[in-house]
Amino acid sequence: MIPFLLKFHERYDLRQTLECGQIFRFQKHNNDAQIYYIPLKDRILKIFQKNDHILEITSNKNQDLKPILSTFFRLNDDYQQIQRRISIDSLMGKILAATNGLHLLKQDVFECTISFLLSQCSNIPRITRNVNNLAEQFGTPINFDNQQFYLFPTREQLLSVSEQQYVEMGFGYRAKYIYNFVQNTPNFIKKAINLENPSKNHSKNPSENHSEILTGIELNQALQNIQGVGQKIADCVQLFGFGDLSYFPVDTWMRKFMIQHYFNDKKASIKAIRQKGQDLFGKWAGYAQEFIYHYARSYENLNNSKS
DNA sequence: ATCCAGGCATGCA
DNA sequence: TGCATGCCTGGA
Repeated sequence: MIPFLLKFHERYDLRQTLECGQIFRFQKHNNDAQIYYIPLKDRILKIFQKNDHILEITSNKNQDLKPILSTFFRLNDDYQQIQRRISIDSLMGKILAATNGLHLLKQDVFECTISFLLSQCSNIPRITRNVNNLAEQFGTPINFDNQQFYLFPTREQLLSVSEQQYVEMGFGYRAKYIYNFVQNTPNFIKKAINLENPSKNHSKNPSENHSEILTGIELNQALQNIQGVGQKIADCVQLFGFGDLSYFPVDTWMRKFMIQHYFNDKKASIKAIRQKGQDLFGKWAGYAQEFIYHYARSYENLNNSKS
């Protein structure tokens, strides 16, 4: 199979990109640190970091691979310009140097929403376990590269799953959020899913075509109308799922970092911190957030005894 | 053993 | 509007 080459003008660091916390479902190759597998929508990607600028990608399915990869890897982002804009002071310069090569990914909206619904009051290992359990129990198995993988379940595959089953999977009080989201998926989400999977859904349901494609504040409000989605999760889905780079999700890590470095008021509210992020970094606040988040977790001891 | 975690919904001032 | 509290589970 001929690998598909993705060439980046600036540096691309696959490991940082996948391990920075923006995405939960990826898998390291057993004995090659340069290779990762990612289940993406209807296929499995095998990604090899050939050098600082080239990714080699093979998949079990090559149909529409080019546009799918272009979207997922955000090939149209001007990384250099983004870095320049975010480099507002020496601290950010230091962070940009440390995270150079970390890129955002544009994830599947359905999977992204469920993943972040599961994220509240949890931690990355547990969230990863939860989403992998969902895939293994309800997703389509794919044999690829002599290994068994599982696609993230489609909405249709989850429709028959009960709230109790989610509870038994250890989702806790998040079970009802997932159940409700699957059963009552808002039209703007369905629309996003259909647009992202053009090969499916040839049969259009006319009743679902009234809704406009939401953007900006309207999209953020619509996301927060989903049970279990507040400001933070809405921002994550808007950034990672819908690809709106101007959003700046503030979780406890971001809060600690921002207060330490950019606030005199040590009790600054989430709302104020979120606003500050957008004021400082403008339309690329989302990239800034991810650089900071990864840096803060990896290199800075924010009064939290983790290494 | 408590305590709190990549928040949210609810109730109360 | 802003703040306190409970929520499932599980790891420290």
